[in-house]
Amino acid sequence: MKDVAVDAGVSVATVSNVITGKQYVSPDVKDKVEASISKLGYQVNLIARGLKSKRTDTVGVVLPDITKMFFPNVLKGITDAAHSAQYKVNFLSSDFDFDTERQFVDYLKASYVDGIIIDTVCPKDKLEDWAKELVGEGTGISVVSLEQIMDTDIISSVLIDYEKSSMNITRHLLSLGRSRILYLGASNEFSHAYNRYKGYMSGLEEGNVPYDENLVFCVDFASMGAYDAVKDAVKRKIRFDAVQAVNDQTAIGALKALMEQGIRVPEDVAVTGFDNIFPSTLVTPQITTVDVPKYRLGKMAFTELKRLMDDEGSTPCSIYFDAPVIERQSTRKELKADWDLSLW
Amino acid sequence: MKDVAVDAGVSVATVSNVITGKQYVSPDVKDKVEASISKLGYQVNLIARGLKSKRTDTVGVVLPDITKMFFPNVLKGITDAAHSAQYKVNFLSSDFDFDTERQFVDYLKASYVDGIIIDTVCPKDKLEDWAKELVGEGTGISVVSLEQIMDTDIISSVLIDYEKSSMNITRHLLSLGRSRILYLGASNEFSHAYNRYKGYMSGLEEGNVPYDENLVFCVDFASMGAYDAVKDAVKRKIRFDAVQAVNDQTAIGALKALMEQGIRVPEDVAVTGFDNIFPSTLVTPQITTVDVPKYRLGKMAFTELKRLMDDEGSTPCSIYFDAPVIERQSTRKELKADWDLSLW
DNA sequence: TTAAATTAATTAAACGATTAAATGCTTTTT
DNA sequence: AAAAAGCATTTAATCGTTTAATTAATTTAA
Repeated sequence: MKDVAVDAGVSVATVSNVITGKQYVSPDVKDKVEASISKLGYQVNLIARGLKSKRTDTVGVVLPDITKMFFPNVLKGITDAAHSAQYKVNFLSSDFDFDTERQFVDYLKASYVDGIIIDTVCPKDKLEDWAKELVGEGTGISVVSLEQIMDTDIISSVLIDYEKSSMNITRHLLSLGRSRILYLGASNEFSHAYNRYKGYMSGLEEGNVPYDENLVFCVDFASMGAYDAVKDAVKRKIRFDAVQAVNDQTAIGALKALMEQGIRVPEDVAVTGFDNIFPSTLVTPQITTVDVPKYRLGKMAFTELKRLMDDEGSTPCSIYFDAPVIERQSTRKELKADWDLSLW
Repeated sequence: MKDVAVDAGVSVATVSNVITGKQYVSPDVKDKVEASISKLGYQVNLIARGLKSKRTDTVGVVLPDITKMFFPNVLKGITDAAHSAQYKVNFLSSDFDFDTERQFVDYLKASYVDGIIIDTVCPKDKLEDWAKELVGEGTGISVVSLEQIMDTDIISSVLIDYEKSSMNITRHLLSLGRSRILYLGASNEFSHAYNRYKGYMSGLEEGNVPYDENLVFCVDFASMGAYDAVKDAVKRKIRFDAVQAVNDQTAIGALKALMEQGIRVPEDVAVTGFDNIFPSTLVTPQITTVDVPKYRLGKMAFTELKRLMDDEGSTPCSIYFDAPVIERQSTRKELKADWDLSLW
């Protein structure tokens, strides 16, 4: 910048004003400066700018694992929205590890990002403490939580009603005459899992179907555990006519186990997932699931974060999206398969 | 840092030395400083550090589109390697748009990242110019190119031999007695596509199979174009007994088109893909493909970048990985299906 | 005509770290 | 005992911007 100033015969302050446009500069001086800038190929040093201005025009994004098909679309939503608002995105995967997540958040704060979007892997009983630590004392950094409520007073959330959608899945299965629904859940210490489990319970209750703890398995969010659990259930001759899985990945694991046992889907056992990731349409039969609007969640997360960042005193809020059940062949054989290639 | 210095009764330089460990500090002073740091909850300001030290311990990563299943695994490889070397990753999607890619690179340079890993979407005839611009004059920034050679003198590359692997696919089809192979390629202005196309040509030549331009379609790297192309070929009654697709996504598009026309795979038409993304195992029949080691490519890209960054004068090199053909049901009916859930 | 107000550019002080050079003690060497 | 060397810490300059305060020139108002 100093070189540009010398070349253009002005002060560095004037060069700065030309670049930021924060102060009026006469047209001829402006032209001279711009000529020098392109002549010397000058580029602003964002580090120096950030140090002085205390803004980085960057938001930090922490997601559990980008290799899980749910998250790339969320991230895309965030980055699209961010870039059209001239923001940069600093993205990190926590690898489903809470300590890693905390380290990343520390790093983001040390990097002075203007805001943070996080899909935390914090256990639900510690969510509020984590929320407070995350935002910090004083005015605090703006934060938006994805997929779960952390602390409604200090952090905005963008999510769907997991309990309701999960209950709708249970209802759907019950409406098809399936009443022995094997539930493949994840640990209830995580709110995502817990809310879906509650939905299953509510669905059973509404349908006056007795709860049978032998039908409830705690696996994780990955395929392998679901595969093992279903194999085990079959071996132990547990009777069931449906599998309600906590997400599409586990549903696919279940599907594989059933097929290997020669159990027909959906004739013998119906299978449902959750999230509507693309693979749920690729397997045969295609999997009935809940359509979670991943891209829109991401986009809204940024929009909301921007609102918080722009208005100093604005209060956080919770934004819910609709997530309808999509019926497919894994519960209704008569439906025909279709891949929506345009999404891909 | 000043507050910490005052609290501990030392100078800021001493605090800095405690934090960075670059100069010896006596144990008792060190203890005092560390006590003050945790008492005040002090965290280093990475922006200020970066400004002074001219290092950010951050690498920039530019990939075409994180929602395409190929890239999350690459990114994971990069971030895993980077994090274990105490580096941060600043990731961006170019959205397959060259202008966007350039803007991101400018941003990364302005942010003074220590190195860049890029999977460029630059057309192949402009690769060398882009390489020079990317690295810049003088000593220049360290750069590693993924999936293609840019300029062997100034940029290291981590990739596979696309031509060879593509040729191996063609050989595989020919060995199965298929000689009318429909080729679903992408625009040859991109090196990825061009090299695979060359492999197809070499394979035909080796097998003494005449080249028929009616069998070559230029689509893109997405599913929809492939779907349309195959439908069109069938409608025009073009005779073919195999489809060699430029990647797994296009192979899946082709598969859908064939199935809708009642054409049996592989009995009537064999289908092959490229990349071995997870969905290639989910469809029925599973797709024969080339196993590109995505995670390892990413990991090696970082390792190589680190080598370049650490040794000032080290010369760039090209690192090739092996990418064998994986035979599956879409070319060999007798193989049984299996989903490797552990990968997911 | 002079003072006041406006305008356009400059000066210089931050921002919060790092780091080479300087300082004031000890300890060692001669 | 004096000089040299070693050690632990401090001083102060610096990184490249932004920006409040200032200056100098010009215009407007009284």
